[in-house]
Amino acid sequence: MFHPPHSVRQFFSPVLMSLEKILSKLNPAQQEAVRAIEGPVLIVAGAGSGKTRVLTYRVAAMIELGISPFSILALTFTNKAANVMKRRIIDLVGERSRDVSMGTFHSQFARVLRSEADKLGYNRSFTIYDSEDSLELVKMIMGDLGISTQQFNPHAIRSRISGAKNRLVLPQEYLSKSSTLIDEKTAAVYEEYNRRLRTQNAMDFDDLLIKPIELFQAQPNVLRKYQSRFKYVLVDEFQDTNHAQFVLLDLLAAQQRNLSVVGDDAQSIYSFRGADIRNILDFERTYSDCRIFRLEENYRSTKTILAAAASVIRWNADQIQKKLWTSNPEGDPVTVLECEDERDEGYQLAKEIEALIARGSMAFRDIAVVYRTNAQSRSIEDALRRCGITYTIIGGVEFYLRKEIKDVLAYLRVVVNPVDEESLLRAVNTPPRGIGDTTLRHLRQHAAENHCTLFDAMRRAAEVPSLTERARRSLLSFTGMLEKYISFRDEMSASELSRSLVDELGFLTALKAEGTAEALARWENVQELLSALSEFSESHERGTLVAFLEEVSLVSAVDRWEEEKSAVTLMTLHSAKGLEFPVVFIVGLEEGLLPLSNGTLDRSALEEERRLFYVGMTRAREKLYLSYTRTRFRFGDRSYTTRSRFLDEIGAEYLEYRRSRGRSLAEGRRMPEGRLAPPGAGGELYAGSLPRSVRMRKTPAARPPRSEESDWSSGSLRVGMIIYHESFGRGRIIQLSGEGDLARAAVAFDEGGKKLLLLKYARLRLEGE
DNA sequence: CATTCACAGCTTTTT
DNA sequence: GCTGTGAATG
Repeated sequence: MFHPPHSVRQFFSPVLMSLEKILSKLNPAQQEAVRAIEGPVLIVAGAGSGKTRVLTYRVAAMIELGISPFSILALTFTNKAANVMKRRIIDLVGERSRDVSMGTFHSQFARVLRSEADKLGYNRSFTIYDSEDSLELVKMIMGDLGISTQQFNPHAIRSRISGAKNRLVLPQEYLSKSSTLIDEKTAAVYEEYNRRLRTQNAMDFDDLLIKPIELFQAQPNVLRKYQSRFKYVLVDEFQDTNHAQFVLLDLLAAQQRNLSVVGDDAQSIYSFRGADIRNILDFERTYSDCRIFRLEENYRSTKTILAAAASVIRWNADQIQKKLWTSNPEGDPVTVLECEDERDEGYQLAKEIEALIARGSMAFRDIAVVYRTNAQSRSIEDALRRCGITYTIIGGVEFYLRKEIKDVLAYLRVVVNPVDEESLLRAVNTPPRGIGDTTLRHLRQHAAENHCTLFDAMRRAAEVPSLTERARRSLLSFTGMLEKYISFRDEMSASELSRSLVDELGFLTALKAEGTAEALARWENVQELLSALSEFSESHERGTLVAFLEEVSLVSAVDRWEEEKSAVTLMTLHSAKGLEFPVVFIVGLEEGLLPLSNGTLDRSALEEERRLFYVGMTRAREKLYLSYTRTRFRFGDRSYTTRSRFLDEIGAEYLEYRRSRGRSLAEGRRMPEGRLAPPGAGGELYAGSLPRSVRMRKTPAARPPRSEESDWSSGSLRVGMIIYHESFGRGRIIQLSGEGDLARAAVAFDEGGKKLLLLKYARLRLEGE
C-alpha cells in the first residue's frame, strides 16, 4: 500500500542540497516554475499538484542562488502552512533560511504596523479586535447613535463594514454611494467605528491590511523602505486573497516586480470574506509580462477520486480550463453511505473506521471527517466516543473565544492598552463588583465632557458627582488594581504578571468553589491559558504580553492542530483546505447543507459550494467516503432531507452505494409536508425506536443512485430517466431539486447542453409514453 | 444593581 | 440546541 511519509520528515537530510539537486526532485513543469525567479509569475496549480513543494523549493533555490533570506517575503494562508514550509526550507538549505519572513498576511503586516505604529498615530501596543470584539463595538455604537439593533442586524452592519474595508471603500465614499436605509445606517456606524478604533488604539482584522496601504500611500519613503527590504514576494493560495491584499501586494512589488503567486481558482472558497477570484485574472492584466506556469499532475489521489472530483467541478461555468491527471493507481470506488439520520451517519462512519483500522492498513491519524458546518460535529463525536475512537476537532468553539478565556484576556489587554474600551467594559464587571449600566453611562458621559478616556474617568471616579458612594469605591479599587499591573508591565514577565492578576481576581477560586463540572472545565481552561502563556514566554525571544495577545488573535484553529496525535481529525471543509489524508469522509451531503443555503442560492454561491465540495474530495489520497441522511435535526426539529445535487453530478461509474436497513420503517412515517410529526407525537419515536443492531447493519452490495426527493417533489421522475421536451428534444435527467411549484429538473439534452427546467412549465414526457 | 428564569432567534464557513 | 436578550425578583 502506498504510504506517504509525513510531511516534514521526507525532506530531512543532514546533507544540504545544491541547486541542481533541488531541481532534480521536481517534475519538468515544477522545475520551470522554480527556475522563474525574477519578474512576475503566476503558477496555476491544481489540487495535489505539489504547489507547496514548488513554493518551498523556489525559496530554497533563491537562497541557494545567493539571494538574501532577509529579502524574501512569503505569504501563506495559515501560520501552520508557513511553519511547515519554513521547516522544509531549513532542511533543504539550512539555518540561514530562518530569516525569511513567512506567515499570513495578517501576522506579517501586523508586525510591520507595530514598528510603524507612530506614523499612523497609533501606539505600538495596539489591540487587535477579533470579529466578536468588532461586533460588540458595532452594537455599542448603534446604541449610542440610536439605531435599533432590532431593526438592523448588527451582524449585517459589521459584515458590510468589513466588506467595504476589503474593497478599500472609505466611510465617506460608502455614504455617498448608499441608496438604501441600511446602507445609510451602515455608513454612519462605519465612520464612528473607525473613529473609535483609533481612539481605543485598536485595529480590526481588516485594518491589518488597510493600514499598511494607507501608510504606504501617504508616506512613499516608508513604502520604499519595505520595497527594498522585500525584493521577492511569494503568495500562496492566491485565489483566496481579497482586493485589499492585491493592492497591498501591488504596492510592495511595484519596484522590483518580483512577485510570484500560486493559486487554483477551483479552490476559491472564501468569497464571504471578500476573496475575489478575479485577482487571478487581474494578475495577468496588471502584470502583462508575467510568466504563467501550470501544474497539472496530481500526486495525491487515486485516479478514481480525481475523476470523481473532476466530474463535479466540471459543472462550474466560471473556471480556468485545466486538466488534472495522475499516474497513481485506479483505487477503490468512492463509497456513498446512505443513512437514516445523523446518529446513523455517525455510527456507519464509526464502523467503517473500525473496519479500516482492523484491516491494518490505516491508523486513526490517517482519517479525516469533514463537514460543512461546525454544528454537524456533535453527532459524529457522539458516535466516535461510543465506539472508543479517539478524535481531535479543528475549530468549533474556539478556545480563545470561550467566555472565561476572553474575560482573562480582557484584563491583559487593558493592562497593555488601557484605552481599549471594549476590553475595559468587559473587565469591569467580571467578576461582578457592583458597577452597572447607570454607573457606566455616567462615566462615559463624564469622559465625553472632559475629553478623557473611559479609564481616566474611572480613575477619577471621585470627581464624578452623580455616582453612588458604593460605585465610587468599587471603581477606585478596580482602577487601582489595574494601575498596579500597568506599572508592573515592564518589571514582571508576561506569565508572572498574568498569574498574579488571575490570582488577585480570584477567578480560579471562584470557579473551584462552584464545583460543577462546567466550572471545572472553565477552571481547566484558565489554567491552560496560563500555561500557554508561560510556554509562549519561554519559546519566544520577545515573549511579551503584546506579542502573546497578538498571537492569540491571529493564530487559526488549524495552526494549533497537532498532527502527530493518534486521532481521527474532525473539521469543516474550510479548515481542510491545504491538508491531505489517506482517508476522507465528507458527511451531510444534503440539499441545504452541502450546498448550504438559507433559502436562496444564486449561481455564484452554488458554484462556491461546489468548489468547497471539490476541495473536500481532493483532500483524499486513497479512499473517499460521502454520506447523507434521510432526516436531520436542524433548527430545533427533525425534517426530511433531499440528497445533495452534488452526488448526482459525480459520474455513477465512480460510486458504490451502501445503506443501513430500516428505511421502509421511516418511509411509513412520512408526513405530507416533508416533516415528521412534532416531538412527542411520534416524531422522535423513529430515531430511537430502531434497534441499534438493525440500524447498524449495512447492505454491502452496490446499488445504482436514485433520487430520494423525487417521489414527493416531482412525482415519478428519477435521476437518470430519459425524457422528451417539446422544444429541446431528448435528454437525460441529471438532477432534481425543489418541491411543489418550484420543483426543477436539470436535464442534459442530446442536442445543446444542460438546462434547468421548472417541472410546472416544462411538460416533460417520459420516454416510451 | 445583580441574579434568575423564560423566550426568541438563529446559525455558514475564518484571518 | 444554543446563546443572548428581556422581564421579574431579591
